[in-house]
Amino acid sequence: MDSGRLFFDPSACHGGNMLFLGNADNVFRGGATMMSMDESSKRRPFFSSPDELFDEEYYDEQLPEKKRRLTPEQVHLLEKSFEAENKLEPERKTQLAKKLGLQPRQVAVWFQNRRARWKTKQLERDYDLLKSSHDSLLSSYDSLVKENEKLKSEVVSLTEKLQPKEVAGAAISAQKPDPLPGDITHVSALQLSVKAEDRLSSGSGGSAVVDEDGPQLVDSGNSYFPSDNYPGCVAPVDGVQSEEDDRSDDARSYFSDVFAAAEHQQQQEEVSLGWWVWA
DNA sequence: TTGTGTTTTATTGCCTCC
DNA sequence: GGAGGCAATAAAACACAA
Repeated sequence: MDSGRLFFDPSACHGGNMLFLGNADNVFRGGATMMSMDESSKRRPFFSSPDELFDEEYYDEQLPEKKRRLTPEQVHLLEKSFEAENKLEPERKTQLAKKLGLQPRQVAVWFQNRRARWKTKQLERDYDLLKSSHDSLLSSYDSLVKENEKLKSEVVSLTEKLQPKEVAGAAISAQKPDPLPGDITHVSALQLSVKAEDRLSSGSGGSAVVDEDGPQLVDSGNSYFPSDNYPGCVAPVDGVQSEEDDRSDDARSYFSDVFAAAEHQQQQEEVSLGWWVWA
């Protein structure tokens, strides 16, 4: 940027209470008026009374000046106006400028800067919101992983306990006629454990996202661990969903689904598409 | 008092819209 | 092509600690 810019035009300042800026850009893209050290020592106090601000004699004596801050009254009115509408139509700009004793250009500049400040704050708020959402999702994800590990080891130990019974049962069945097809008692413990483990370690187990490979198993509610036999042990899908329900936050719920799905289906386009659509 | 960080006011250049 | 908006930036004004 140009370091020798014009900040103040003494010859044109008497009309208002602020440094002259003109109504068009080209007005202050002209020459340069530099302020000496002596001149800067004549600086008026930051907050002057409105009477003082509009006193032409004051400016006759105090000139020339550089940049000057708006008074609290002026800022208050501008803030109120900004709250009502953060964009400035030409008519409103003129009215405000008249009311405040400012150049229309100054009002426009103030609104522009105010919009920039608002945008910055908004970005900060959005960032905080996303960060807290991310942190909470991360912690719930961690607890789900731990829960998963716990259930896996439970399955392993139960499988080990079932193995001897299976061997004995196989010896008995060898002396009996073939069972009816579909008889659940003849599903081997090994098959059960394998299925249960697949279920626990598969992505669909912890996700509400529809899994085309096994939606019937996941969403049917027919858990391999009947709640009668395992009080407190809820099917993975139900467990996840009830946890999300407690939070009653759509964004979090969505993220949980995406995280769970993404863990096991990172290659699938649907997941990433869903993510970007949301983003 | 002075150095340093933050906020406010203003400028510049580019872009979009009518 | 002019008006207005925005991002980037400069520089003054201000706050504050050492």
